[in-house]
Amino acid sequence: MSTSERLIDATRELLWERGYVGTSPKAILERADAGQGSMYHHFKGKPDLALAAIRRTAEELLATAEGVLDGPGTPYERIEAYLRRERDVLRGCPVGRLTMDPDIIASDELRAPVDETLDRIRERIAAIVEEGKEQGQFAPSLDGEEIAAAVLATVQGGYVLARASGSADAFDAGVRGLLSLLAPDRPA
Amino acid sequence: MSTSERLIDATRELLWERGYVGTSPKAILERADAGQGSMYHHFKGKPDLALAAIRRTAEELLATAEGVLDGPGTPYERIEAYLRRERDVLRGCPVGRLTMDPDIIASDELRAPVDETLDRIRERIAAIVEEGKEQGQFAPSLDGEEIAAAVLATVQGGYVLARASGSADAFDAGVRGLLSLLAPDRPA
DNA sequence: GTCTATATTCGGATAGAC
DNA sequence: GTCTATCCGAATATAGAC
Repeated sequence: MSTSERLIDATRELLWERGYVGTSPKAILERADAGQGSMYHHFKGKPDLALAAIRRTAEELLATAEGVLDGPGTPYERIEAYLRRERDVLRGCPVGRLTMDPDIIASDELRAPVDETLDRIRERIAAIVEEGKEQGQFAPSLDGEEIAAAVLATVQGGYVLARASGSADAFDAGVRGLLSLLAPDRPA
Repeated sequence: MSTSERLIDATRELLWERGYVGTSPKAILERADAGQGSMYHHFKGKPDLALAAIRRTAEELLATAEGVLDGPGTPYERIEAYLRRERDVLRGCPVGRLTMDPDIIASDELRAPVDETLDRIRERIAAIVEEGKEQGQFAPSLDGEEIAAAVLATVQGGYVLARASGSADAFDAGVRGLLSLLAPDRPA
């Protein structure tokens, strides 16, 4: 793998583990087994390298999410598959966690890929909910955009609860709670 | 206000804005208008001061949440009041954001107040859901603990979505989505 | 492209005077 | 209790040799 790729990969890992403010160029260089010269040759500096890393992570996450959401099954089943897909719950969301980073939020450039990724997943879920309404699987009174926001928020918030307690249980409980409310055959 | 109180308050603000790794003793001292000597006289160091600050913030948040949850109204109305209560959405949750801080998660002592606060709110909501089930307002099939986790996760995740997009809209959408699913008079 | 050397400021803390 | 002085390593970079 090229030095530049190793730098991006190391940065992706560290951004996930420690966030932007918690990640130093030195730590990146150590993990990538590269020298300072390489880093400043390939990238303008920490923000530039972080941008490349965030874009890569965002692309991958979007592809994974769309892969599940566009899979087989009824609208409810596809949303369930998204909520229940395998996750490294205690590590948190590699994209969502960036929203707690003040330097990311302060930079439109760094925030953009985060915003765009979550937004696209939300749109995709919203469309699936609308589909389910047409098929009579979901109540016509439900709003696709709102349900999509609730689904995404449950996932993102599930990570928070799980990390607070040190266990994935809270994430799973939240998902089961939301699914029990969303289930087409839910008893009134 | 005493120097020690000013140090705690400054630390609370900075932990909310920048997290633990993003908060330096120097920044705390500047905001508290105190000297280094004062800080190391009153506290053992950064972790000790942060612990005092986190405990204070956690207590306040718990009191606020319980105040709303124990207010008047039906179980549904009290959960709605909790979800809709005024929040500084774009600033994020002063307690929940700490879960994205690697140094907080790595320390059982610093994580404890975060875990305990979220857990107590969850328990309180779970009890209210059970109450609603007894009164026939919620379906008997719902699990109090799971619904409580979903409610808390929607709030915590709502902060994430809002900060990603730079607007409180996504938070409100998620809350409306969850409430539309939870509403007692929800059309099947 | 990569290396080493150097610079500047910050992070986190200790020592000792007042 | 608070202040100043000081310490040492890390953070973020630039310069210039190879």
